[in-house]
Amino acid sequence: MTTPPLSRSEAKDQTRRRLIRAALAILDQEGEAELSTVKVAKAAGIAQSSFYVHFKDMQDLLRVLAEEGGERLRGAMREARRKAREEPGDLDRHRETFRIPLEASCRHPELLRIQLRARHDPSSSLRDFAVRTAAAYRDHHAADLAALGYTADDERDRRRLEMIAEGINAATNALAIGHLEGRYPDLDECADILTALSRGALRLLRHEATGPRNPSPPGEPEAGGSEG
Amino acid sequence: MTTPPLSRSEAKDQTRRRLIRAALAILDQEGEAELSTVKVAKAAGIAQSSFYVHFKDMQDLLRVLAEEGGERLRGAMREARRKAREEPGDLDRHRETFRIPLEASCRHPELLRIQLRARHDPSSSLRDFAVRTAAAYRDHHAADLAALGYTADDERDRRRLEMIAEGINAATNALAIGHLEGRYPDLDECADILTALSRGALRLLRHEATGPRNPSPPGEPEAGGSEG
DNA sequence: AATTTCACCGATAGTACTATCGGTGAAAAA
DNA sequence: TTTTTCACCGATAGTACTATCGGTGAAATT
Repeated sequence: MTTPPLSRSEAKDQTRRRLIRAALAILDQEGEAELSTVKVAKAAGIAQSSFYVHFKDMQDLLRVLAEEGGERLRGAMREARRKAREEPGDLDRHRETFRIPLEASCRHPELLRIQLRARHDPSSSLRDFAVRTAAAYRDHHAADLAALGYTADDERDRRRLEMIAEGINAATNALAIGHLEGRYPDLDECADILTALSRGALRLLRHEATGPRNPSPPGEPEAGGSEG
Repeated sequence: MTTPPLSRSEAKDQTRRRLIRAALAILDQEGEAELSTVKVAKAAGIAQSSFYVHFKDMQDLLRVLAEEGGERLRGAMREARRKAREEPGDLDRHRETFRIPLEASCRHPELLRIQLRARHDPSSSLRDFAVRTAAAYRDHHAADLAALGYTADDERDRRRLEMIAEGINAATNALAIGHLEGRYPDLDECADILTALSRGALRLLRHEATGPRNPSPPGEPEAGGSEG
């Protein structure tokens, strides 16, 4: 009710923010195909033509959106990392390692969903953003896996570490989506699953690193013989 | 050169197939946003208006495309499963288990890419197809994990099995994409990674299934203490 | 041979969106 | 107070696509 007197630039900035938020909402709820200056402007409460007061075109808005989204995701990651460092025990810290990107993703579900879509879509303006974000997350995982004790010293092991990180990253995204959809309500449990997945993979690296080829590690009868 | 005389229905069917193939190619190379009756008809070598001789609208074509694509993927999966059953040793069969969806996906890269995109896109006509395909693959993985010795008898374990299957499925897709992009040329290696990932996860299930809570399984010092 | 069918064509009405234009009024500057 | 600035407006030209129409000729049927 009590509208504080806004300066012209403040009002403009506010409109600009409304446009970005409207675009993000439409992007998330209806998809990039449904995005148009008509819808965004209407949702922001201005005329369609006024869209161009704030952005050169839709591409321009999406560029800004991706930049801000990337910064927000990086911020969430930083914060999660900081919190993880304050954890008392090693075990909690270990699990936190896999919980960090999980939480960062879940803190911005729209950005996660948009990123997953745009990543493989050649017609998406947000593809660069998606690819860069995915790479950042994969690197995060690779660094975490390396911190768990494994050092990649030849090309094959480096590639394997990258493959594992990419797999873990994909699993992280899948579980984050499942969590957001309500199927996996407990984020700790998601982190547990990811921890367990990575554990098996690191074991492979260590086995394969010490011997020339050891496809059947002894003393690991986990593949129970219930067949056909 | 030597054009065999085609009957009218044969010629029509051939045109229809050209339309579907053109749509698939555009979908894969340019994305759903770039798909239009103009482009598809032109690529198939007919007038835009003739598109409607074969399909009610673009949605109709995409429905057929998804049905055929689904059938093709299921077929690839069946064939891979059949081949896996012929493998001599248990170990090879174990790895084949994780190679099956990998190969099925790589056999139809366009469908894989389209599926990954459409899955989280509310504006995509192919979303149903993508969601169903993903569910089928997840179920495949869940069945395979169960066949490795683990039986889920309470709700928590069933959910965990599902989570693991979903994670493995996501990792499978990620590695398949990486393989198609040339980063991971060896499909066996991809299968090895997936096998290793699943191994760790199954271990978690078994540990958690026997005791009430056992976050630190003894005798598994794989988390080496190299900490920042 | 005569007739019918129909896959394909060009033309076009209708729809949705983009991006530019000149105009307006209130805030800001002079 | 006078002038300037500029965020916003409505109108509109331009573009791209959809889906329908009547027409055409060759294949299929009679």
